[in-house]
This record gives sequence, C-alpha cells and structure tokens, in this order.
Amino acid sequence: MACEFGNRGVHAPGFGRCLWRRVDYRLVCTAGDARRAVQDQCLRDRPAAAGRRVARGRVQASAAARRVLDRCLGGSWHGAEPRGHDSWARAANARRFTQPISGRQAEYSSRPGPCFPIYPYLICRSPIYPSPSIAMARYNPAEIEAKWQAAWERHGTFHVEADPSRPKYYVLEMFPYPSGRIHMGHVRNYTLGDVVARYKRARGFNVLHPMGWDAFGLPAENAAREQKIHPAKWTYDNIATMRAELKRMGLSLDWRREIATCHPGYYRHQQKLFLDFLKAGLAYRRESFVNWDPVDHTVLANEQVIDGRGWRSGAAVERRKLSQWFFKITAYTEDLLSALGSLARWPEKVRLMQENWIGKSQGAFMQFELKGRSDWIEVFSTRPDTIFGASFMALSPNHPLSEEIGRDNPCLGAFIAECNRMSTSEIAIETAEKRGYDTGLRVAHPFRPGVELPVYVANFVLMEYGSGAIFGCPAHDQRDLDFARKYGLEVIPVVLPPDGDPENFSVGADAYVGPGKIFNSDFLDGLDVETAVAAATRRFADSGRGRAATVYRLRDWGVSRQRYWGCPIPVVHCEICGVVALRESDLPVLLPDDVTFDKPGNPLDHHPTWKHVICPDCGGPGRRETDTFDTFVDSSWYFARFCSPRADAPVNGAEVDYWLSVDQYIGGVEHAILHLLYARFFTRAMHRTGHVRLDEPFGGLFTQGMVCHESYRSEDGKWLYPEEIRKLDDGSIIHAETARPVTVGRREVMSKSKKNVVAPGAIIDTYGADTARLFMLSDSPPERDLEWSEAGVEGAWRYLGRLHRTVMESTFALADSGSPRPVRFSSVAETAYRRINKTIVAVTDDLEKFRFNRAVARVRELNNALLEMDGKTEGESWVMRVGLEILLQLLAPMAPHIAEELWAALGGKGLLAEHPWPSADDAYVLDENVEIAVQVSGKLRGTIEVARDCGEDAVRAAALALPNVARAVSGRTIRQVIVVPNRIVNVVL
RNA sequence: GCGGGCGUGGCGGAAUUGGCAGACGCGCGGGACUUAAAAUCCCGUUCGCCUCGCGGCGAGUGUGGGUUCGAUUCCCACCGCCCGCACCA
Repeated sequence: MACEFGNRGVHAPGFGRCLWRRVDYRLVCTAGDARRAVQDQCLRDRPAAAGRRVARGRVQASAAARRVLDRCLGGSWHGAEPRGHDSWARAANARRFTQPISGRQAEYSSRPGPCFPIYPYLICRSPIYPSPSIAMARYNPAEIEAKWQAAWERHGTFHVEADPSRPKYYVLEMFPYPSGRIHMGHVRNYTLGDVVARYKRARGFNVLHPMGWDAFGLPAENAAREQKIHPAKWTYDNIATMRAELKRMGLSLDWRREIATCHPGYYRHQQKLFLDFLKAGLAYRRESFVNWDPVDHTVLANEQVIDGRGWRSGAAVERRKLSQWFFKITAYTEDLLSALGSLARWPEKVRLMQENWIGKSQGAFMQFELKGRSDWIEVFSTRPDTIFGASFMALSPNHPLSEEIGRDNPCLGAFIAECNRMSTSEIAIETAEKRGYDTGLRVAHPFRPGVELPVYVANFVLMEYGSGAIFGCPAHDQRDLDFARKYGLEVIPVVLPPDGDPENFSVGADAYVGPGKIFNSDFLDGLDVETAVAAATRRFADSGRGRAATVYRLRDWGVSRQRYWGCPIPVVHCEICGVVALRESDLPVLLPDDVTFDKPGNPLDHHPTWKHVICPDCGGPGRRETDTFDTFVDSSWYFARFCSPRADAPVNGAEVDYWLSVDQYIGGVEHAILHLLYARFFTRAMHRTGHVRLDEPFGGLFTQGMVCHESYRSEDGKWLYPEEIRKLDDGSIIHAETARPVTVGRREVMSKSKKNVVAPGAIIDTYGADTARLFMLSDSPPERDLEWSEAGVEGAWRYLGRLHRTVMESTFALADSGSPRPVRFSSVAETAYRRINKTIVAVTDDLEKFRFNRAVARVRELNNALLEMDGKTEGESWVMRVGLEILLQLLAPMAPHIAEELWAALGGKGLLAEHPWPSADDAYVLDENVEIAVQVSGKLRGTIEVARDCGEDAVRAAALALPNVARAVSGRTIRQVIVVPNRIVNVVL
C-alpha cells in the first residue's frame, strides 16, 4: 500500500529553519523517495534547505522509505499527528536517529517550548497546489536552467559571425585566470557583461561575446612545486571546472571562440607578433635592475617583495642587473597620454590614473661642471627658476658616476650596496629617511661665480627618472629641505610668497612650494615663478648647458620572466651572431612538457636539451632564450584574437576590422593601469606592424565594484567561513561548532585568506543562476562595491518565485498573444498599460546607462502593478497578456532562464533570447494628468492634479484653491507664484 | 604628501541632475491562511509632536555657512570614510 506525500507531506515545525534544514536533511538522506518528498517541501519553503535534484509533485513513499520513517519516528506516523508532549518525545527520538550535523545539537536541545517531530502527513490536495498540474509547474531553477541552456546551445543562439551588413557590438569582460573555481567577482563581472550582450542582441546588434582563459602564470608553477602536478594539467583541469561553472550561469557566450593563452594555437601568434615588434624596433634587450630572490633564483615582481624579502623564500631580495627584454611603450608615451582625452566612454577615474602613471612633467635638463674633472653632470628639474637656491647636488646610487667613485671608495660602495638592498621594497621607500653620502666632489654653480655645491649620492634619487641626478633647493622642496637639515646644508629662499617680506622671509620646517616672486636670484629677480622657469631655461640653453625638456614617469615595459609557464620568447643566443630572432617558419617555439620543479630557478634553464639549438643564422651552436613573457603580454591582444580565434595569422584582417574596437569592456578597476595601458600600447604596435587598423582597443570601459562580505574570527583569532557561524535571534553571532562568540569584522573584499567568501557554485546549486544573477544586479549600482548577503539572495529568489506565480497562477484568463488592442480600456487597465510603456522606456534607459539596480526595481514595479489587476474590468486580460510578455522581455537579459521558461509557458513564439527588444507605445508613456506639488514659501502644502501641459493660469488657480494653501497663506500677501510646468508651484509670501 | 571618490531611514540604495526626499528591496511590526511551523498573500514602516479619527504641524540627506522662490543636487569651510599614486626632482 502506497502512501502519498503532498507538498505538505513531510514537515518539521518548531525550531525554525535551521533545525528543519539540518535535521531533515540528515534524516532524509537515507531513503530515496522520502528524501525527494522532503526536499520537495524544502525547496518550496526555502531553497537553501534543498538538495540538488528534486522530484516534484506527489511522491509515493517506497517500502524502504516507510521503514526509515518508522524507525525514526517510532512507528504509527500515518494520518494526523497528536500534539503536545507526545510530539516532543518523538522529536527527541527523531533527533537520536538523525544525528544533526555537529554544532546544531546545542541549539536543538537548548530551545524551550513546544516541539513537533518530523512526520509525514497524508494529503491529497492543498490550498497552495490546487491541482497536480499546477504543482508540477512551480519554479524549479535546476530544471529550467539546464533545459534552456541546452536549448540555446542546440539553436546556436549565441554563435556569431562577422556580417558587414549588420551593426556589430563587441562586449568583452576581462577573461579569468583559471585559478580553480570561479568566485563571486567573476559572477558579478560576467553577469554585467551578459546583460549588456543580451540587451544589445535584442536591440538588433550582431553581438560578439567571447570567453577565454588568461592561462599562463605563476600559480600553475606553484601548484607543480607543491602538489607535483604538471602546470599544463593543473591549468587545463581548472579550465574544465571553471568552464562548467560559467556555463551554469547561462551566459550568452559564443563558446566556439574560446581561447587559452597557454595553448600553442594562441601563443605561437604572440611569438609572431613579438618578431614583428622586434623588426619594427618596438622590442629590444637591455640590462636592467630586477628584484632577485637569491634562494629561489628568480625575479620577483614588486608585489612579490614583502618588506624587502621574497614572498615565498623569505630571503632578502637583491637588486640585480639582468639582461631583459623590453617593449618600447615609451615610443607612444605622448600618444597614450593625449589619446586619453578621446576615450569618452572610459571612467574619468581610470583616465586620471593612467595620466598620473604616465606622469608627464615639463622642465629642463641642465649641465653642471664638475670641479677637478673633465666631465659634467646633467640634472633634471621642473624648477630651474630656483637655481639660485641650489645648495647641493645629489646623484642616484645607480648613477654611473656614483658607481665609478664607489668602486674606489669602500664607504661609498657600501652605502650604494645598502641603497640597492633597500630600494626594492615599496614600504622601505616610504619610511626610509633621506640619506646621502658626500662624495667630496664639487660642481660649480652655473650663475654664481666662485660658488661650489657639494655632490652627494642620495638614496632618494631614482636613476630611472630624469637623468638620475638633481640639484637640491631646500627652501622650495620638502625632500631637499629634510636632506639639507640633516646634513647642515644652506637653505636659501628664492621664491617670495605674495605677502612675504624679502628682508626677513625664511624657511622653517616646511619648504615653500607656492607661487610668488623670485628674489635673491640675480637676473631672475622680480619674475613670477612661471616666467622665471622660462628665463632660467633660456639662459641655460643660450649658454649651451641645458635645454627645455619634457620627461615622463612611464618607463619601457620589461617583459622577461625567468619562468616556465609562460610564452617562450622566440630568439636564440648565438656565440657568434649574438641575439638572433627566429624565423617565422621556426615558430612556434613550444614549451617542453618534460620539466621538473625540484630545483629552484627556471625549469627551462634546467632542461637538459630544450635550450640547445643551432643558430638560425650561422648554423653554429646556439642557446634558446629561456625567459618567457610576462603574462600581461598574453592579455594585451586577446581581445583581437577573439575576432578570429582560429586564424593562421595572429588576426584575420577583415574580421578584426569588423569587430574591433571592443564596444564595451568590463572588468575590475585593479587593471585600470597596467593591463589597460599595455593593451593600448599593443594595439598601437599591432597597428604599426600591420595587424590592425586602429589604436584604441576599448571604446567603452566599465569598471565594476568588488564583492564584499563581513569577516568572522573565533575567539582564538582564527578566520571562519560564513557557513561556520550562526546568527542568533538576539542578533549575536556564535561559532556554530563551539557556540562561542565570534568577532565580526567590517565588510571587505572577499578573499580566501580571510575566509569571507561564498562559493558561487553552492549558490547556483541552491537558488539557481537566475537568482545569483539577479542578486548581483539588484541593490548596488555596478560600479560600487556590493555586499553579499544571504538575505539579499533570498530576496532575489523570492522575487523570481513571485514572478513565476504571477505568470503561472494568473487568477484570470489572458487574451491571446498578439490579439489586437481592445477599443476600450477600463481606467485600471489603462493605468497598467501606461505603466508597461513607462517601464519599457525606463528599463531601456537604465540598461543603456549601466543602472542595472534601477532596471531591476522598474521590473519589480511593473510586476506589482500587473498584480493590481484582477481581471474584472474591460481590457485587463489584454493588458495582462501584454504586460507579462513585456515584463519577461525586459527581464530576459538579467534572468534569462526563467524569462525563457515563462515566455514558453505563455505560448511565446521562438526563443526569447532571439526576440527583439520591445518598444514603447509612445501615446501611453506619459500620463494625461500630472500631479503637481504645491509649496508655500518652499514648504510642501499639498498636491494638485492637472492636465499635462495645461496653462499656467489654471495651475496657479488650482494651487491657490487648495484649502491647505489658503490656510497657509491666510491673509498674507502673495508676492509671487512660481509655476514650473508639470513640476511644481511655489507660492512665495 | 599628491590625486580622486563617497557620506541619504535600522540596512542596501532611489530621486528625471535645482522642483513632492526615501522609488525598489532587505529588515521590522501587524493581519490573513494553518492544529502548528515554513512558505505565501495583505497592511504599515524617516523621526518627533498634535488628533478618537480624517488629518495636521515641525524637523530631516555628515557638520557649519552661502547662492536661490526652492538645494540630497551648485559654491565655500570643516569632519569622517574609502580608493589610487607616492622620495618622480
């Protein structure tokens, strides 16, 4: 005899959700049909409580399930359940069998009050599911998402080809590094991009929306060292996992275009580009300083140096000179800077950051004569006007002259060596005091005969900027002042503040950097700063000892990395011919598979055979370049490769011409400088070498905010995952396992180290992709940081459930799809119809402007407005039909699966993903009447409703006729009545 | 230090860019349905005061000032928070 379980078939009241969730979960895991019955109920109640696949509708309990339930509940569980103590006893019984997950026990037994056991309940009909057929149709994301993803795949809905007859739109999100799992930042990023892609597709654009993998990089080598997995395997495994996760998000991607930068099919073309750049003089090799880890035998990036030590080895990092490959980004400095102005659809913030990074400054190079030597020192200054205030000269420790003297002077040599140790760490730079070493050399002051300035080697002077030497004017530069005070150097004020007195103006602890008149300065006296700069520069130039110059902070881009898991640099070092570029026919240079990671240093270097080759020029013995490219190189042109991902050349001309530039690029602001600047350079370099025909790769850029979550620490200071904590009703938070209090940290960016992360996979399992997507878009504006919250996700989930019911459980019959508009509307229907049209306009505008949170709000408003209708008046069944269809179309970019499902349920034709965007019926966008606020002296006193655009006099009269207004005016003189049409009336007393 | 941004209910955030502050949601309170719980639905929800009630009055967008008939929005000063850059000559 089978027993039927309805939607209310199994339930466990009493303790609230967690008891219910955990206990039941354990219980029902033991028997198939009972599990499904319970999960069914769980899913309906709270998606977080549900398992994965759920059987719907009515379930027949198997004999096995009944036996389990009998055991748990002590038999006789059929029919209605008695109340009271009996139930409590059974609950205790159930608890024994179910063994709640650890940590729940305390909560379970410590709560007072009545308690009811888990029990099956015979039921055939319920008020919630009026009939089995409707019960079958309730919102089940797991099922419908898989279904529609398969449908899009089957139809090739998102496959795209260049088609010059159609307008194109290229949407690109920054491609992910395959670290293993997608994280919430990815979910947000790709959701935003997908909304744009789907929206633009609906607007009739031919949309390119590809996905790939930034697949080279150090973590793969770390994994190889730590877990003995080959980097390639680790990377491709991660890609497979993450691809599957991304696919579950239902992104409208053309997966046929997928690329991975670690694949020879990609990096061989990168090698070709490099050879072209080399020929064009855009790549070169020179010695440069690097952060060298003497233990790991590797070069470290600045961010891998922590407090002057290698992040992995902990060894003190050295500054070492190494021969390195560079891209000549400085060939485009001025262009990269000035073109920022044309990037109108980039955030101001990013353009500013790039501008600061390029760091243009105007000034002059000046030569100073060294006393007792035949050579000169060249310095750079933006303030040649302060030359008469100069009291010393300072050289960088790496200045050739410093090094020369340092060789003969052990003290100076030691000082230089110390500077080299210090200068690698950013923090050290920040806190290091200004120190110098007097070389004993003197230079002549150019305009003060007989005056000599001491020459120091100073730790704060950078070799890479200007000429690596400065003159110090302590009175007008804080850093020089600090230095001068320390070494007892003269402080000569030469710029007089506007209100200063030339007789007794002096500089104390703060250098004066403001405007003023020059004094104490011979031929510059009386000039303002600006003209004095020009005059001093001219004087230097006239005497042949200087020139005006513009210098930039931006330096050439060093791309050599002493690593295995990167794109090999296609050159050979020949003893006879030197550095020889490979021929194109020799490409690709493939990475060897058989490498070992048991030794520190670059595995390519250790490889027994790989690097030994013959020189392509002379046929003699040669050695391959064992450095590989910086991974920023890989990501500097992937957007171009997506246009023709399988082409034999780096790009196919016709296709890049059609697709580029990227119309909308979306990613994190953390790439505002390097990645974006490198990509801009690369595009210019590819232009020069004939691969593309444009300079700017990204027409529009959007930088999204990060995903945050509060962090938790247990009493002993250990970080806890959000799922390890428990919020009690009184608001306090405890550690679930120990029931001890937990310290709650401020909300900050999700990071593994602080464990304040929520796994997207689990959220999608529980609520489905549409809920995750909707939540990502809902509350926070996309450029702002988003706080992840369980409540927010549940809100999104609840809305989708509500939407589902709005469509599936409509209380009245809808008109046929596409049926003509009724001749007459009731006012209820008309109001709703206006709302529909207003919503089309508003959502369209919001999506265009990336105001997705507002778009979601508009959609919900429409939903609420439609539910105001009860089908009782004329036109409502037609308006409801139209309203639901529009609603789904507007929601489709954001929550595509449920929209597709409900579209089909409404009998919509074809796939919603292929349906054009709705347009508004203009006649119904604006209301015929407007409500106008009436103020008296700026204070709101009431509102009037008048016909839109009606005459001012009528509005004024109506406003003054308001009793409340009359009362406020009461006898006083009206000085003025301001009427702003359709907006406001202000009666000024 | 330099550069940029942001401060609005208990919370996330709206506000057509100078025109009814608080859309939409979360939370909370109340109600309906239920033996019960969950879910769902309905009502309310800036604060204070007056009123049996309808309703009304006052305050209110970090603080203080200014411009304006009118300021969350523009200007000045200050406070707080966040981000980026930083010995750049």
